[in-house]
Amino acid sequence: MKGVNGQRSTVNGSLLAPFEFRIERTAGAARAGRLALPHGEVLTPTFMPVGTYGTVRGLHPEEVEQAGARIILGNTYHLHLRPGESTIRALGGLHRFTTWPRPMLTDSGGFQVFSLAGLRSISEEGVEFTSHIDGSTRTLTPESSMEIQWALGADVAMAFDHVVAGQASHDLAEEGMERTLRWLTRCRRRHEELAEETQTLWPIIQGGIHDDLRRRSLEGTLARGPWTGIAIGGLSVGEPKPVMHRVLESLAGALPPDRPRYLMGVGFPEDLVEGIARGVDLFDCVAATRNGRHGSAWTSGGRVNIRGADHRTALEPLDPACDCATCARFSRSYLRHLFVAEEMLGLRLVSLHNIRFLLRLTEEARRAILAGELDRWSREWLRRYHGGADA
RNA sequence: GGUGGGGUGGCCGAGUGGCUAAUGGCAGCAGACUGUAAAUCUGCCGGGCUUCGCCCUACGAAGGUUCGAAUCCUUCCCCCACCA
Repeated sequence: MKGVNGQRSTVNGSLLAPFEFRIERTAGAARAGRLALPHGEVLTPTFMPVGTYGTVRGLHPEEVEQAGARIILGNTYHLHLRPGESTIRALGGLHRFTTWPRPMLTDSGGFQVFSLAGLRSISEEGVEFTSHIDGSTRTLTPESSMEIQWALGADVAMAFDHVVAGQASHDLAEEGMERTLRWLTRCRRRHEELAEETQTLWPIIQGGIHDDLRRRSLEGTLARGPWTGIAIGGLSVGEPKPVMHRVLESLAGALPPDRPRYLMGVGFPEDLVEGIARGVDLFDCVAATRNGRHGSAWTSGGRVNIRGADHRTALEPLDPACDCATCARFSRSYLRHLFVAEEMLGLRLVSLHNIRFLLRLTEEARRAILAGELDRWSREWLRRYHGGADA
């Protein structure tokens, strides 16, 4: 290691070298591991809350940490628009700026190629966005995405990829997949020029729902390696769940077994259970906080809409089995009241609960893997979840 | 007591002869949300039913004009403003 930021990752007492991933035990395709990053160690499998603008919406960093999060996301495109990476770099980088002391990962802006499809045009060089903030033209290329992410200073930078919709034809998915590979070459080159050993770059597998394309994407990606971790992108973007499971299964056997696997943008609780069983180590998803703000909570008995009239006088917590700060203290009736009255505390409390719910789920899954009981745990978990009142 | 204005679905409020079971908004109810343009969006919202449709009851009350009335006329009740 070199440089002032290059201290060994001793935050959690880890003796691993930065970016080292050690698998402690496997259970079928599933793995329990430890990932060492410059800002600390991450036990896997785990869920990474999304903090697009350098904040997990509505939550104080301490709350996010107390909920069990050990790594969170930031977003290249949105932080580039405001406050801008030069500002963040001048203020000491994303970690110091936000005060989040633990590992961070920045998404590359690739997802905005998909989610802001109406505001951008793609060329081989890169993507031209019309800013939704002021209408200005903003161009993102594989190179500029790397430059921005290096300026932001997260532990993990993501490759700039071309995401296509889940319904995309073979031709379209192939185009996005091949472009993602070509861009990966450019990402890697630029990242190597910039980054010291305080940041690693992870590639993203694309290919839509087409097994042959997924395989080619993986081969092309590995040929451009080595990598300290590999992401699977372009899932849960409109394709049926069984299709996502099939893609994961087809990749599980071909992915390097000793590298962390990150399933991007997933997901819902049942997706985490299914994903972990298929070898996924890392997840991220906005649903925990977005749905939380919208009053939709995950509980061990299924989904609950806290705005519902049936909670008007309910004394029980959101989820009696939950150990989050919300469930420890507040009744469903109070949470419902906060939503009806449009008090911001309600948005925060349910967001926090959802974050903790996913993290507790991954913690339980990890324990089950270590205990060699993942199958049983998964079955029971899904049965209880789908058997709930709102399932 | 006089003059003027007004009474519309839970509330506010459009609507002056057929296109009106009645615009909007609010409240209420339900649903959606997966690498965040989202504290957002969508649907329902007089009653009933066999609910892509049918049947009731409806615009203060009663009566009338008209093929047809929330809309026009008469009487009554109530509210508001001003004047006595």
